[in-house]
Amino acid sequence: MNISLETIRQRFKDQGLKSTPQRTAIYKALVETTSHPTAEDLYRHVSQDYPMISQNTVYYTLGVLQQARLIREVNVGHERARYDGNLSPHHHLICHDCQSIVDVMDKKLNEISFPTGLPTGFEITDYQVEFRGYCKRCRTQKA
Amino acid sequence: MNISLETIRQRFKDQGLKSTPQRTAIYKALVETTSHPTAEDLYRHVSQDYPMISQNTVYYTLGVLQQARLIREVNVGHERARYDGNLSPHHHLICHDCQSIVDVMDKKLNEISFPTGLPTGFEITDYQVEFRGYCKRCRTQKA
DNA sequence: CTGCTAGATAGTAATGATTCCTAAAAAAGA
DNA sequence: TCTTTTTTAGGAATCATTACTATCTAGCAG
Repeated sequence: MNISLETIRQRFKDQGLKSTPQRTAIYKALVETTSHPTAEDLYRHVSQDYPMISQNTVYYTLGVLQQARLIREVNVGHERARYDGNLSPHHHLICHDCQSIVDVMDKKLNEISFPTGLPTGFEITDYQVEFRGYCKRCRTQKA
Repeated sequence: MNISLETIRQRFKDQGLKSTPQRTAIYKALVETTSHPTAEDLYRHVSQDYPMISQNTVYYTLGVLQQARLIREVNVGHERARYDGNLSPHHHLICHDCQSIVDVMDKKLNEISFPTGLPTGFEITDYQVEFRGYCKRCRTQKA
């Protein structure tokens, strides 16, 4: 889905973040994709419009956006970090082979009741379901 | 919970793995803890009995055991990999601050129905629920 | 509109977990 | 016991990420 520059600037302002062209481009790219890119993916993408951008800026910006709770980190294996600009509650489908991540929107999954018998004092803020399996492409490749 | 050398040797044999003292020690340590240790944690632990063991062996062994599906990798953030020797279906409670992982055993969570409207051809093999929040210790430290 | 200041950027160097490479050692079956 | 195959240990290499730092710029104040 598309996001306007206006909206981005407002969100940054709300979180006390300066709006720079690089930062805006990185955030826009992340919100407008569902591919859960790595820092390098984003670096390559944003480089098309800002050839002088450094990888450092991408890492720094992702850190800032994450702290401001405008984006989230997603993890698959212990490989490089991947990011998600979609903050609405949703879940993930991950392929064991190609590590692709697909969003799962299913209302029922948002209504799981918290487990009982937790360690005393633990306060749950949110949860996420990770479904693992094999995507069509990887299955046909094996056959 | 405790595991006997017998059992370990049998499991290795079933998977066509040689039984070496180092390998046995690493696997035993992993099965007998619920702390989801890193490779380095295991290295330090096993070093007490095998001072000459190399980190390399730990990494190599974890890879072998994972391929044999005797252990699993757990991930919290994009930090170093953590491992779990408990293969029975269970879920995790993770502290945003200290990154500690606690096992959650809750039968209801094992009966979640798979979502509908998935990409065609995707075959789900398993799933896991990750609850995030703040543990008692980190909450009191902030207050 | 202009100047000021905190924060952002880019480039390079450093870090640290993990992997690669290789020779020597050890397991397991014959 | 012998042989083959795998495992181990150690050091070097890799690669994502972070640290450092000088320059630059956004955004506010005047």
